[in-house]
Amino acid sequence: MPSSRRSFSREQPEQRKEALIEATLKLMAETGPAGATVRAIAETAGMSQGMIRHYFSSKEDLIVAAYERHMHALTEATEAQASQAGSAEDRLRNFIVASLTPPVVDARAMALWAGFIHMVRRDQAMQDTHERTYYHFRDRLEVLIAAARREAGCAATPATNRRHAIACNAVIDGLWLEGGALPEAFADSELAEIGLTSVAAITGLEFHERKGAP
Amino acid sequence: MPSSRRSFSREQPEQRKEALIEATLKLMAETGPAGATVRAIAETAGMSQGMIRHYFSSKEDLIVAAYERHMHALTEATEAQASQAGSAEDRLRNFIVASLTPPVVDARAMALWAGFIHMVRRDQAMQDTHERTYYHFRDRLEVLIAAARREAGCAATPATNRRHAIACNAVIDGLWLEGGALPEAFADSELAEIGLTSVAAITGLEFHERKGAP
DNA sequence: CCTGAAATTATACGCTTGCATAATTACGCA
DNA sequence: TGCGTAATTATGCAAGCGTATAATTTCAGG
Repeated sequence: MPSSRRSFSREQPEQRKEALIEATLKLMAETGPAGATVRAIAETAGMSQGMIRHYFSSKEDLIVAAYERHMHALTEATEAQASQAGSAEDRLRNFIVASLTPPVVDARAMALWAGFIHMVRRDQAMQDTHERTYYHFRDRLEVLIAAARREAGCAATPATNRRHAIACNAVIDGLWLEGGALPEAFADSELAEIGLTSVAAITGLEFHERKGAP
Repeated sequence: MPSSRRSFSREQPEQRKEALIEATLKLMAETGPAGATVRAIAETAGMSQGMIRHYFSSKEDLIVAAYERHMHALTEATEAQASQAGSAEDRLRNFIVASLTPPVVDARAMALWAGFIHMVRRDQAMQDTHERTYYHFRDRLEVLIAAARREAGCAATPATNRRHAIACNAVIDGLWLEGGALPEAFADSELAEIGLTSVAAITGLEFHERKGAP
């Protein structure tokens, strides 16, 4: 018998789920997938382990929700930069820079992503999220590239735009990966600079100096 | 008491280690890191579980060896193509194509890589392997690019070659990743073609038609 | 102020894990 | 041919896993 049972208060379901998802991401990032046990997650979230099965049908279900949350956060961080007002060139530039700058480029974010990947192949829901996220990013890039080329007076065919988007997406993904995997290997803004230069070379676009830039 | 103890024969230590490493990679790829338990590994390798600690100081030690083996295999597969005789342009082309074609581009290889990644941050030996592999690939690419530009009569500064190598490495890594993560998303030789086009755009090189090519 | 039901905690269960150790087997060498 | 020993198998162990369920607490509504 316990000497004293911990006190608690009833919280909103959304808050509880939120706390569990946050705790899952924290543990997955810091101690790897193996460290994200139901006991550790519940403790990190400040509640008892029964809550996981009370709010999610299984631990697996919570993992899927955490994966969706993580990918959504990465998407949002870049999306915000690309939907601001400005020229098409500016929006494309901002999109690329945001993708290659913290907090998107981050050892934690990248380890988290890798930790999820192996589950993607075995869980249909996770695979759907994976595909959706990938195509969403690439399509966004394609639209931005197409707009920038139209703006520059050198509009390309859809097929060309698609290939450019695939290639630019690959450069960005690769730089993102390497920035996360070897943080010390690159100077502060080096990744973003290389990303812009590469996208310019691939698409034939030019990123002009902006007002205020040296 | 067992009705009958399984028979066995004494094998070379190297054969046993080899079999254990192979089994580890197979399981890590097929069932994820969580599936690579000492019992499953031993069974897959066709021996009893005690052998793991007889030939490796711990399961962790075996994992490190398996990671080294996997990265070495990936490196070798591309290296072989780049060290053949031929013009610098041909060697660079072969290097890129090999990196973006099976068996290097492969869902299994990529899942395996991702499964290891989270351990890299916590194990110094694995981190060393990780860094060594990355820089080895990138340096190889830098040398090939520099040679191709020299051959084409447009030699560049070391700093330029470095940036080109980083960018080309990123394209290749990104395409490799996507080819492994979404195998159905790309046609057979699409990744290699996009890789070559992108490297050409980034470096200013040209990959000429080869004899026998359509 | 009660009371009922939902929320939350605590605990128990069956399995699996990595590792340690005991029991047995195979094989080189006298 | 038999012996000793290293190689190999089998078994035991404590800890941790995800899940199920019982016990308790909170809180809204009469």
